[in-house]
Amino acid sequence: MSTIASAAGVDRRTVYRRFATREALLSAVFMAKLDNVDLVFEQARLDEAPVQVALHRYVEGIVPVSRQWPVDMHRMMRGDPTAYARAREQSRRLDRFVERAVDEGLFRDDLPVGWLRALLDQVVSTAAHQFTDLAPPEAADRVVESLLNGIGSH
Amino acid sequence: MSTIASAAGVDRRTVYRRFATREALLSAVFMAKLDNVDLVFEQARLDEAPVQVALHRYVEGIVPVSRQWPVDMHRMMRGDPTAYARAREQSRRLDRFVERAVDEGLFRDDLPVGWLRALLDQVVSTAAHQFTDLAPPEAADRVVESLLNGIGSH
DNA sequence: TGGAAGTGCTACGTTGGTGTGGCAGTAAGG
DNA sequence: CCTTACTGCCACACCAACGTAGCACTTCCA
Repeated sequence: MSTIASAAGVDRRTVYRRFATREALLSAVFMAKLDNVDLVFEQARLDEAPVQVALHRYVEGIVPVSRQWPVDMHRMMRGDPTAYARAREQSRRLDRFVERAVDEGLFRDDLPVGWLRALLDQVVSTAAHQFTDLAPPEAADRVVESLLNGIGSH
Repeated sequence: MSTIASAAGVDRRTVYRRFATREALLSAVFMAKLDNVDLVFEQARLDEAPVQVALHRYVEGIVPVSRQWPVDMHRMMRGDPTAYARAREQSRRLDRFVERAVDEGLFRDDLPVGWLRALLDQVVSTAAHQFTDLAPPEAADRVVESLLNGIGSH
């Protein structure tokens, strides 16, 4: 709480005036991230846009959200069951999108959907956190292209 | 230290007899992992085997090591500079392998080496930790094939 | 049988983080 | 000018975890 207050440039007392407990503050952060993820889903039109377009828009939208809210999902799981349930629902929504991408021929159908989904998450996370100089549109270009085509020399 | 002792089935006092401090215990874990990573590098003959073969052997070897020593690199960086320096040297060695893979035409040469390397790490981590029912040889098959060919429908 | 080595149990001191209360100071508005 | 709202500062209580000391007990070996 000291570190958070310092980073925010205020006194610990002020933080405690806004958030009764440390858990309450964490919950607020979790919810803020979840709200922003929902926005990205809507903007990407995950359920109805053509999958190639939706994929790119999703990645372009989620990279800045990930950067701004680098939340530890394990911590959310332990500390805030409500937020975690919501996160799991968002995850299922993304799974359905991946399934749609397979059905529509964008993703391969010879690998488990769980694997496709996990790779999507990991490549996005890599672009978001390890290549912070990539602007979201460039990051999306690279993520989508690498994911679809691989890094092998063809 | 209580949790570690319980998990090991011994008293905290016993753990303190073996390791003077919690930091010392963590260092021992870090070193054990690094030792095992070195072994994998040797077994994979990273620097001299044909890159396709070395890649597969590397992934097959590193998956179980990753599973057995799920060490947080940020924590190692903060807590044990010696181990961290050694980890960075191992990382550079892997970078050189990726460069060799590009030179020998296995990996694409139109993406930064850092990106190729980051994807390798992430896909390996995914297989190791999120698909724990995959045996190392199967995990290696899937990791290498997905990395090289991507998940797009061709 | 006694000594050495090791373990488990318990109580304790220290440290750092969470959370709280109260007061002085500042700014804004009526 | 007074009131309200807010902030920063400081001291404090509590608690969890780290690390320690000492003792009883067990096992093994000479």
